[in-house]
Amino acid sequence: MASEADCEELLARLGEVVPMLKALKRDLPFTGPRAGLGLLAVLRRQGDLRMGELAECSGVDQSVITRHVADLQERGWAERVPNPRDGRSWYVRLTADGERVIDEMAAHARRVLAVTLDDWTDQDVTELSRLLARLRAGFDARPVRPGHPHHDRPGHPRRDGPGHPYLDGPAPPDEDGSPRPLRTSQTLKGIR
Amino acid sequence: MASEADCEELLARLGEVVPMLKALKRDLPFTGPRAGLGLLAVLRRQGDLRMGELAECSGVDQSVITRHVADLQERGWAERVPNPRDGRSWYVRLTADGERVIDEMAAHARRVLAVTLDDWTDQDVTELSRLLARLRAGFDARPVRPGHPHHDRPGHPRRDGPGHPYLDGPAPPDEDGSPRPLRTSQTLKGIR
DNA sequence: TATTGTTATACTCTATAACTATA
DNA sequence: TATAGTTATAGAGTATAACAATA
Repeated sequence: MASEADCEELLARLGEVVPMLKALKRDLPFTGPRAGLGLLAVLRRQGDLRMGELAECSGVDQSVITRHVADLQERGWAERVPNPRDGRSWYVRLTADGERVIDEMAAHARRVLAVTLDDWTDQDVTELSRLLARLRAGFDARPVRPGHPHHDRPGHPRRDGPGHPYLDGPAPPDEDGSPRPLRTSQTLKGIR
Repeated sequence: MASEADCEELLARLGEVVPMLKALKRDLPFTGPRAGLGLLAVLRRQGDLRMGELAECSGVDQSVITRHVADLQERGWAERVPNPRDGRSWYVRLTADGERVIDEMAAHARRVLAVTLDDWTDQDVTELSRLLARLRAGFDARPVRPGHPHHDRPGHPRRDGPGHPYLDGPAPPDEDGSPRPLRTSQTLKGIR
């Protein structure tokens, strides 16, 4: 158990991540809104996802995803394919152009990080990733506290039945090791 | 030098910090706007700071700080004391109430983190903090790239002269180990 | 009746530029 | 003339609630 000072220190350091990411995004070699770009990385990591799943992964409301995906569609970087098993839902899929864009984004980030991480060992880098992943996993598993009805819950309540995402497509993108969703109140409504 | 895959992995993990902080802030036992609350932590860490210094530390425009500080003032959590050495500038100082609030915020964060970090050793926690601090330091020291005129610059150009902040007050809050500012274009104007 | 996703709307946060007052 | 901070304004990003379509 970490001391109060250690916790505060960690919190301050975590807070500093935000302006770093902001600067990274700002300097991206693209124009237009930035907010939806993160979805590209999620889609490449996890494969095709439904709108609601994207919302969960990103920790934002579904209505926000609707806009971001519409934006990505307009740019030709993502497309929506109907879910043959459920006429209400869509799967979002990266286009070939979208793949190219996420590759460029990764390359750009790497150019910046390459300088920053110049004197890091591979072990340092993977250790930081590992600790952050562990932090996230622990955070998502934190219990509900009374008086705060909009909290996450542990467990994997997302897939509501057996079977594969659509037809005999790829396996559920939710195998372990992947980040757990940070549910919004909107999403929680469907769970409680 | 980390591999492309390692970079991408790290980037994804860093991205996950954002929704965690969002959830943490959202559940804070306070009402009203959240954005200015981060200043309280900065002020306790660094002592009294000028508006512009707060902007640099936070990586946002001065005009944003004006609003946040005004908000904190209205809540009675911060006050502005004139700088006797420069009639144009102000120092922002935590009030006793502000100290109490930041204590409560830290305690709240600790309650949440205590669960998350339950099975972490102290070494794990401090290691994560250390790596994040190192990342931030390296990031702030990254060189300017051509075609992107709005980048940070290394060095410590903030204190524009010898002497203490105001009168014979506390030492400059910028001794080493503290986070380097992420300058905005607005702030950069004053540097180039 | 419940759920997926959309739309209308409003709120939060932010940057830009024009402004003031001091230096 | 330059700088510290403010204000007016606009834009990005988000959440909430009401809604349509499907289960």
